Amino acid sequence: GLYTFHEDPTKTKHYALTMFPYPSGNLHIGHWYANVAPDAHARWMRMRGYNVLFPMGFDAFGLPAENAAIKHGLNPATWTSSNIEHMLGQFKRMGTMIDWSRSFATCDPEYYRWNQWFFTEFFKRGLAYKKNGLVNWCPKDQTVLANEQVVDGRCERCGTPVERRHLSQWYLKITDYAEELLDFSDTDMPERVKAMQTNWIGKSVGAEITFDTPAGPETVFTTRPDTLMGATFLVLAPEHPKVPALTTPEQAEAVQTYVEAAGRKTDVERQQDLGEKTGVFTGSYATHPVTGHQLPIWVADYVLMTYGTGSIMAVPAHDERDFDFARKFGLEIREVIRPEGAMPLNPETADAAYTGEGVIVNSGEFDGLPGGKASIATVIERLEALGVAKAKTTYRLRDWLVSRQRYWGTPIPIVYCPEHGAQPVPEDQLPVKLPENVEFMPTGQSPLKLDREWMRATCPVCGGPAERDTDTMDTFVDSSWYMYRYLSPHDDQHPFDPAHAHLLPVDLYTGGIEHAILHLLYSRFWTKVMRDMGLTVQNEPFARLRNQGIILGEDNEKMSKSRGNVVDPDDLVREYGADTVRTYLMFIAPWELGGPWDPSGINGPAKWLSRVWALYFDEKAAGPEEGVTERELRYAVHTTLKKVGGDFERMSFNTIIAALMELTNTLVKAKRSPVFGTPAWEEALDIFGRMLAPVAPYIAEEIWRERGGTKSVHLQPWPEVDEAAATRDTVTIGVQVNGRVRGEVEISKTAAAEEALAAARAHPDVAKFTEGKQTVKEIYVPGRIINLVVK
RNA sequence: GCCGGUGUGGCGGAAUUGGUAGACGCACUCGACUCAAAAUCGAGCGGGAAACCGUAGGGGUUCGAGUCCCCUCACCGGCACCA
Repeated sequence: GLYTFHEDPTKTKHYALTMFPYPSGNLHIGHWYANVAPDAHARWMRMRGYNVLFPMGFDAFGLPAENAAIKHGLNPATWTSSNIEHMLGQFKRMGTMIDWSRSFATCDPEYYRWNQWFFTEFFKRGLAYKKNGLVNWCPKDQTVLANEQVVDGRCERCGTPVERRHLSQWYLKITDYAEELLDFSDTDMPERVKAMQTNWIGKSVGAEITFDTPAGPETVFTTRPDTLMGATFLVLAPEHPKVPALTTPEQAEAVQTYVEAAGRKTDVERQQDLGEKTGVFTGSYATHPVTGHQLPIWVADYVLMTYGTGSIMAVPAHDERDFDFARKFGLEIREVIRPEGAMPLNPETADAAYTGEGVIVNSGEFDGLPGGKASIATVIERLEALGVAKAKTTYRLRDWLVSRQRYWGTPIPIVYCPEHGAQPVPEDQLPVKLPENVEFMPTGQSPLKLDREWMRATCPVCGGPAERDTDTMDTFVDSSWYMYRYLSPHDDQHPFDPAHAHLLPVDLYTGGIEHAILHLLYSRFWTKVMRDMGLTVQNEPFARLRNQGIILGEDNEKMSKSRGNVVDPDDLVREYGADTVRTYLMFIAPWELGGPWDPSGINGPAKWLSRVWALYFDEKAAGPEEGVTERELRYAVHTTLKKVGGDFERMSFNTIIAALMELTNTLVKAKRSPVFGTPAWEEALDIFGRMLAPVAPYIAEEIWRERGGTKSVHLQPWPEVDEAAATRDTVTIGVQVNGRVRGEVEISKTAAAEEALAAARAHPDVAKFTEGKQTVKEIYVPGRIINLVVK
């Protein structure tokens, strides 16, 4: 049928995908904006002869379903499926070419079974592991969160300040792929997405240096090993495990008080206190590995347990934070990098750290080397020879915390045997189905714990009694590989059928920028693991990614019910029809930009489409007789065709609509010209009708049928540009005098320089400015410009 | 602070490779049609009386700059005590 994808070896495949929605119950105008332009693009690709796979599904697990279900006293499954049903109807009114035969919801056991399968495979490969550690905890949603889900210290979903807790949780080892995730050479993504991911991964190149302490050797990470001789104290994060052992009895009370206070702070409070340094002396000293000097060891919350080793060597002369700390607590400041030609630093009067490059001083054998990046490699090499340092690259990226203490998600397919510990559920026992009748009020405990019957399992190793893991997976697991599932959505042998692997990767992926880090980073990671498992040969899931902008309310604010600025697409469709809404959304702004909704602006596309209809089916309108010639008409049609094709290629949808409007203006004139009714006129109507099809599919189809077309306009080939018709023999070019436009001349496109310049000089408006002046230079760029330089 | 992006009429925006800035539309003005209005159709619409001036501001390269280079400013987004 029209909207169903079938393998076709005679055609080139094109896999186009728009991020699937959460089944909230309603498609809002933002969904339309996100889906309509990619749909037009996919339709255009199909008309060009590509075999286009354009599927859609629902990202159905997650907290909102659970919270809404609690609020309305429904089961999340019931709530979700009725929402999906309603949204399907809305999607269909939108007029997309989505192949619904491949649709699925991620809460289908037939789908999440493969989440579980992947999890057990990750587990077997050491890429899924359970660890006790400091985690982000949302006290409102009563669950742990991944680092990526904490925004400004708050829960990404509900905005509650996140707390820190020590809990045993499951992680996926995304850090194994940190370096590879920095390489974007196999994917075409917007700069800002690449920049955001790169920042998030946070690579730092430097060295690890080990100091002896009374509690054993302590390794610190630094990006400035060239400042090692300037280290005058060490600082440990309050949560650092060595803190108790390093605290002397005299300091015990002060340290304990400080550490406890730091532990109580949420990230939000910590950020509010930013700037004012706090800390406390442990009473112990570390030994400088080169000089043997005794360096006091402090505890301070400006050092983070979650980065590097949780401890630092403080170089107050060359690090602003260390400088502030040293000033406040009267610690030694020792200069080891000096700006070129500067006097030695006076530690008493210095008012800031010098973080720039310069020359190394007061550092024995390193004296005279350039400071900063220039000599880091040399410094590390020599320190390695001395046995005190080791080159080290650190990433800010943490492993992905995937377990959640909520109900509406994929059960983690692990059982715990008293004898054999954590064991993956064997493949033939998957899926581990989510039990249906569970009290799932958020209590901080996993709701699945309440179903004792469900928890009962057997150990796959010994067959003895075992207990199921009661956590569910982060929903970002679902979306990390769903693009593969569309290839064979009901396959019960594999996550996807390898026979269809040639459809990969997704050629064009579109969606919101809000997923720049979370979903996109996770799915890139997942693809790399799948590649290493031999499931795909691709390095990247998406060959090309584009982000649409956001449609704001009329008041230039984010649309929300509480602001009362929400635009309802269903209302618009009732008033104007889907094609008008589609074309307006494409026309309103560059698609990647978005912007505020202009309620009067929709009049433009509405009028345009009725003019288009009139063009085909109204009587020849009254009005002045026009003189559009056949040559001019064909020129307009074929140049527009060329432009529209190019604009689809670069996804410039607003200029596609503009070009079609412009051509409509010409066609309206042509209808009142002698060219009306000629073969050129009929050709124009035919080509225009096909160009309309991707952007306004309903009207284009009606026009096609009314004109007696067979099958569907959407199955017609995209017209070929007649290059000869799209070219002009003569061209109107501007004539400049000293770079200012003074007139224009119509000349042959290939006119020789003498001819062109003669025509230019003869132009009366030009002559006014050249008269009595000496010609210095004459520029003629055929087809573009003439510039006469005089003085 | 670091990283990325964006600055063009009253508004949304166009100018794809350095070559006639303001396409296309909204709003507005005038005209036709109408008793009238709406709809529709036609015309106009950066500023200035003009010379000229105009793409955030200043400099530069060039015959020629919205476009390239340097500096500055503003706004948006991301990260941020990351050693």
